Amino acid sequence: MTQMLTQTLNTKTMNTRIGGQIAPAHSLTDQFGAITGHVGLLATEFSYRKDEEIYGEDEPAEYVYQVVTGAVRSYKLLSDGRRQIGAFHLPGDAFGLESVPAHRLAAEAIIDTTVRLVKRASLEKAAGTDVQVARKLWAITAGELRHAEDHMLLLGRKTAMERVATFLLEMDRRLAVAGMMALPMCRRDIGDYLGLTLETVSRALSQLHAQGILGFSGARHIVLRNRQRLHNLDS
Amino acid sequence: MTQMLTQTLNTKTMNTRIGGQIAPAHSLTDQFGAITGHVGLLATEFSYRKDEEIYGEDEPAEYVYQVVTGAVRSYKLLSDGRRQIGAFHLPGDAFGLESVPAHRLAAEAIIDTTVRLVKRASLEKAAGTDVQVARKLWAITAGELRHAEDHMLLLGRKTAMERVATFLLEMDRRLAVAGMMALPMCRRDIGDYLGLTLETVSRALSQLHAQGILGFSGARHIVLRNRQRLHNLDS
DNA sequence: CGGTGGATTGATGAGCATCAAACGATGTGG
DNA sequence: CCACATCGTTTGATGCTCATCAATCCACCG
Repeated sequence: MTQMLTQTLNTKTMNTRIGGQIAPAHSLTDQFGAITGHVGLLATEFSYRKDEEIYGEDEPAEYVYQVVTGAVRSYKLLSDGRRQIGAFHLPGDAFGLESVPAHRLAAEAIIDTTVRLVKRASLEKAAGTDVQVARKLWAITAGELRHAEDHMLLLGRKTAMERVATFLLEMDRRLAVAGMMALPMCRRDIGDYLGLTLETVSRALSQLHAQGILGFSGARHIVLRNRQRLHNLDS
Repeated sequence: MTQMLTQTLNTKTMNTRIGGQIAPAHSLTDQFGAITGHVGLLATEFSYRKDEEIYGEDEPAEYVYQVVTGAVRSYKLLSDGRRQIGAFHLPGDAFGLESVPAHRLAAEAIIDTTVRLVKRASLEKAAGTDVQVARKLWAITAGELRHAEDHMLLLGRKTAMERVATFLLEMDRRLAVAGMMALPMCRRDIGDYLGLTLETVSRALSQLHAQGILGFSGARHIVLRNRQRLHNLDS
């Protein structure tokens, strides 16, 4: 099981730079900075290599994280190894924030990744005196809930093609630079995010390519050529 | 579409009493009381008939609710009428709490239902001065997120039988009285919650019945006779 | 330039959806 | 009070979507 999901640890960083810098501070995506900046908390940086675990499911939630560069997947496993990825975390995104003492999903670096982190306890403490911080923590969790609710609709009711179209539009929104997106994750990750197999994901992408809706520059660099038609497929 | 989902409005209350009283105040389930009691907010009561809409998707979130008696479904629709129910709300449960100004799922009474409600604005105001209230609102949203994360795993990766087993154990935990559960919702609701058709739900229940894992007293009154075997099926 | 992990493509089949009909329970009107 | 209408549930027959198994293919890296 672990074997099935664990690919080549100890590999060097890919030479093509995938995953950009952290989002500018104006944006909704840098929710974390709004806290640490405001309260003047000490934020440390730490790096993880590709496929390295950041924390495990049900592990004590000692830290809260923010992606600086790289990408992270949060997931749950069934006992036989089936995996559901609940979210991808990209530069600027906070993750690992819990209102209870344990993490509910595991987290791994998808590629070499640098994070900023603060102790959960210090955030809790700040929230206990500063109501603005408390409000911000709630907003982060509420944002994750919104994503999860949208994703339940996708997993429960959308067809394979609709799921892939939704995924492409989400990634386009979140990480496209100059109309091109550089996906940090492999087809298996995408499948485990969308509740599909990697083969089904690949077939859907090939079909969209054949219809001219997207273009490839290598399997992980995708250009959307017709967002309107993707929106239609999205249902 | 609306037609497909709307069944017999204006029907009388069922004579079998389904859905119990509100949970005692000690419990984790009465999260709402902990707030309204603490802050001394004015909570009104209101009733909805079976299948009546409480609020629609993307409607302004003016109130926050708590089920007193009855049951509520929260759901999203695709444009062609496919529906995903994100959660069932039972007596004691809060619902409709948002950190943004609009509801992201619609809510309907499953059976005749009474709710307690408070204005969202007054909760926000209380949270602005009382950090305990702010903490409680966060905890409610975090609890909903946890449920959604578990449900994503179910929708993305579990088989039909595993989904039904998980559902039965959830409902057993939440509404069983004296070993018996009186389900307020129909097979279609269960299917739309589990990402299945009503026929598949019915077949799974029949199979569990044939194996002696559960007993029926009418389609909606179920007794679990072997929770251990259900847990095994749950994967 | 060869090696390796990831991606694509193909062949086949299983699980669940769909379509259809019968059954059952609940409430109504004669 | 019983026959009937109605809505919900069960059960059956069939087919489609997507999973599985398998074989290249391709990009990236040493």
